[in-house]
Amino acid sequence: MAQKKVHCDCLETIKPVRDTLDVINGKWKIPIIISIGVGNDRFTDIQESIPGISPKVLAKELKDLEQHQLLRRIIIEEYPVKISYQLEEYADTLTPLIYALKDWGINHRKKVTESFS
Amino acid sequence: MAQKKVHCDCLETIKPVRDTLDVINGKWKIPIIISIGVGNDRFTDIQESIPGISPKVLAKELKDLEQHQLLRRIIIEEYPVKISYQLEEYADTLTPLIYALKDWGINHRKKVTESFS
DNA sequence: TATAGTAGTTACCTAAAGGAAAGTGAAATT
DNA sequence: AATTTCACTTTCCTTTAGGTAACTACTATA
Repeated sequence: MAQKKVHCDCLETIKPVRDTLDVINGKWKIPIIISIGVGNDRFTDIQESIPGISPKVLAKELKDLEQHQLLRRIIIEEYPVKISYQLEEYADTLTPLIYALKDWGINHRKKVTESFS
Repeated sequence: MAQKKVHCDCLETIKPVRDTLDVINGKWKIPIIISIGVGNDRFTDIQESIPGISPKVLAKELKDLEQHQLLRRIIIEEYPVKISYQLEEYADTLTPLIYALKDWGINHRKKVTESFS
């Protein structure tokens, strides 16, 4: 009695989703992980593999990803000194998510182009 | 000859991923879809089911999602008039992505809390 | 008559994201 | 000696996201 109809609870799903979104937010983090994942390990190569990214943004995102323990910045003590970016093993846990993002994007583009035919 | 070593190509993955990110960007769109998906169909119920969302942001995101054909705003001609938000069938295609986001978030929280024990 | 609920809108503001362009310092190359 | 490469940094600026608070028009309820 005095029973109010309330909203359905979905926090068990929303909370972890938001935790994920907090880590991979923005346009650039997942693309950077993909680029390093296929073998780009130098700053300039990563930059050239991602259309539209500026060095400022790339530097900032690389720092964020390092702090989240998704990649490592490695200084190679040769002459001249080189910098190599490598994914941490933990970044592999993102693989299912990356495929889900990719698959949905492929399907979505199909849908959008079909609606113009 | 004159062959320069170039970056590895990963555009086939990055492009669709960015298409997806363009649709589901921000903190709120996926949580809103989850909330409606579990049965919240009224503005106020959706708002109360998502901690921290303001009516302004909710109204704006609902319009965006309607434009992307992920949900529908339905006017129920009773007295008083009611508004119901319903997911389009197309929103079901987001399910694997939502599970990927949820699972990674759960695992990530486990990792973060473990590192403090 | 007063209060509460529904579905928002409006105005104002801050912070973060991101783009453009140039610069930097060290080393290598021509 | 001049240019190029690498890995950024710096400055300046605009856009977008999002937060806060108040307000609206309508209806229902006490």
